[in-house]
This record gives sequence, C-alpha cells and structure tokens, in this order.
Amino acid sequence: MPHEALVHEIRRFNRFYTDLIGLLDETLMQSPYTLAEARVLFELGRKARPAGGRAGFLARMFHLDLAPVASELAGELHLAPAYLLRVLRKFTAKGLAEIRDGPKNGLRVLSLTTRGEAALVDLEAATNRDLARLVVKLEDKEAAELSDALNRATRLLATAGM
Amino acid sequence: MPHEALVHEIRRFNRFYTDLIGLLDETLMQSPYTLAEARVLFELGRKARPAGGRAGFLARMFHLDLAPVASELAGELHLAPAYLLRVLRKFTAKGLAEIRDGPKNGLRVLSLTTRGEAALVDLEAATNRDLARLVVKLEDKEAAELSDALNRATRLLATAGM
DNA sequence: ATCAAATGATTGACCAAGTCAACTAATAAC
DNA sequence: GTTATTAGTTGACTTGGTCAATCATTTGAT
Repeated sequence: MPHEALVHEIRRFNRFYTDLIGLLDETLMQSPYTLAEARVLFELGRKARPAGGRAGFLARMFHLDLAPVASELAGELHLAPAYLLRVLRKFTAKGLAEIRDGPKNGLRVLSLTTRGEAALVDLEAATNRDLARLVVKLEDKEAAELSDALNRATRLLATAGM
Repeated sequence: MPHEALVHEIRRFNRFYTDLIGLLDETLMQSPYTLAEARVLFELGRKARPAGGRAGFLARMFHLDLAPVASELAGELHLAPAYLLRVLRKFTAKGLAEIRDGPKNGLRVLSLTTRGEAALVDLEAATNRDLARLVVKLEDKEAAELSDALNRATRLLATAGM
C-alpha cells in the first residue's frame, strides 16, 4: 500500500512535534498550573462569558448559550468528570472561575471571573512569547510557507479523521 | 509584527494536533504500557542492540549500532533518571530489557531482549494500524500533499528552533 | 599514591495527578 | 407517582513521577 510510507512519515513528525511542544510545555509548567489545568483555563476562556456577562445579541436571539456546561467541557477535553470538578474547585477557590446553576437545573454553567480572565491573559502571553521566540528566526517568506504547511496538514488530517 | 498571526496559527494547529494524537494515545493506553514506558520501549528499539551483541533487525535496518547508556536515554526522553530506572526495572522484571555494565564502568548499557523486541513489534503494529485507519481515506494525491506539508512544517520549525 | 571533586546509578520516602465507585439531585419517561 | 437517566459531587484509593540521600566509579590535582 502506498499509505504505509505516509504512516511512517506521520510517526516521524509525531516524534519531532511532540519534542517541540514538550519545550513549550516546560514553560507552561513554570506557571502555577498543571497542563490539564492550563487546558481548562484556555477552554474556559474560549467559551465562557464573564460572570456578570450578558450574552451577545445573536446568542440571545437564537438561544445560543455559549457558556459551557461542565460535562460539555469534560467531553471536549477528554477529562474525567470527577477530575474536571477538582480542577474547577481549585479555580473557584482561587477566585478564577465560577460554577453556577444553569437554566436546566442539574446542569452547571461555568465562567471565568475577571481575575480568571486576567490569569488567562498572563498565561497566553507567556506561551505566545515562547512561540514568538521560536518563529522570529524565520524570514517572512518562510513564515508564510510554514503557515501554509500547517493549514494543509490540518485540513488533510481533518478530512482523514472525520 | 507579521509573525503574530503565525503564532496564533501554530497554537491553533497545536490544539488540533494534540487532540488528534490524543486519540492515538488512547490506543497506546490500551496496551500494558504507560506513555512514558512506550516511549522508552520505542527508543530502546531505535537504539539498542540485543543482549547477544549483534544489532537487532530494527537497528540494522536503520544502521544504528548505538547501544544507549541510561543517562543518554534519560536525556533524550526528558525523563528523570530515577524514573527511567523504575521503568527499566519493570522491563527487566518482565524480561523485556537488560541492563549491563558498559566498557566504561559506572555506565550502564541497555538492550532489548528478543522478547522485548517482540513486544515492541506488537506495539508498533497497533499504532501503525491506527494511523493507517486514519489516512486510508485519503486519495493518493492527498496523501502526497500531506506528506509534503508535514515535511515542510518539520523543516521550517526545525530551522526556527535551532 | 592519595585524596577530593564529579558523574552516573540506585533506593526509599514521598507527593500529587488522575481514577473509581458510591451517592445525591434534578429531570425525563412511562 | 414510580422508575430510569443524566449530571454532578465526594471520599478513598492507585500509581505515575519527584526528591533527596547514598553508593560506585572515574577523573583530576597535588
């Protein structure tokens, strides 16, 4: 099969890339958060609205509630519910996040506090700084090529995976 | 700076790719090995010669005659020496690997037993099967494109990183 | 030759990340 | 109204991984 070579290429890339992001993870470890905690923080930032926050106009109109429910987050991050809860407890204890009862009771709606958003901004700044240091050596043309390569890879792997 | 957009693209790719290999890791978790253990097994297979002293078929195939020393392996895999040793102990207990004194005494030379190589073959077969299932949906032309994209990304990230 | 750093390996004690199973609470189904 | 389901929650526990102290071998200085 002609795909066998591709399999080996992917594994080679895997080794390479895993090593690379391993370096970035180290900076993440400098932060007061576990890898899992950092992922939760990121995902909350991507999906949650602030505690006091109003839903956006469209969101209200079409009942698109983007504030994530605990189980939803657990599913997306592949975290055991019990463990996610511990992480969230830690966050609430530090005043970074809030857990409130949702409209459908029994469900819990998650949100970042202002302080949580600040923490997220800090964390993103740190990882961005690291990545920036990594790519700063690239010529503009190379940067464009890398961007293109990553997009292609994503698109192809995604169509393969679904 | 024009690189800022690239940084965000890399992070997006990171999320995507991490998720993807997360799926593959799951199959790895089905195996009796930890992720760390699996990595040690892989690396031993890539570098170690079998106990008898001749290079194993994998080593021969890739022209690697390098019997790894414990500290070397710990460095490459970024594992704490103490932890690597535990993994190796587990392997020797199961008859998968051997630890012998090297020429420079004080150093320890590692090798896979025949049984260890068999275990490695099994493990590689499993992960290859998963990857194959992933890419089988690609047209030949797409497969070539993916291969190209991964190679470009590797090259560019490598030159950036070093 | 001898003693002092230095490097690598090893061990036991320890910590914390993550799991498991049992339980509560709210909703949905019949 | 009773049962079954789904989400959440908690405490007990397992185990992956770390830390600090120790042993062993080597290297370098005097």
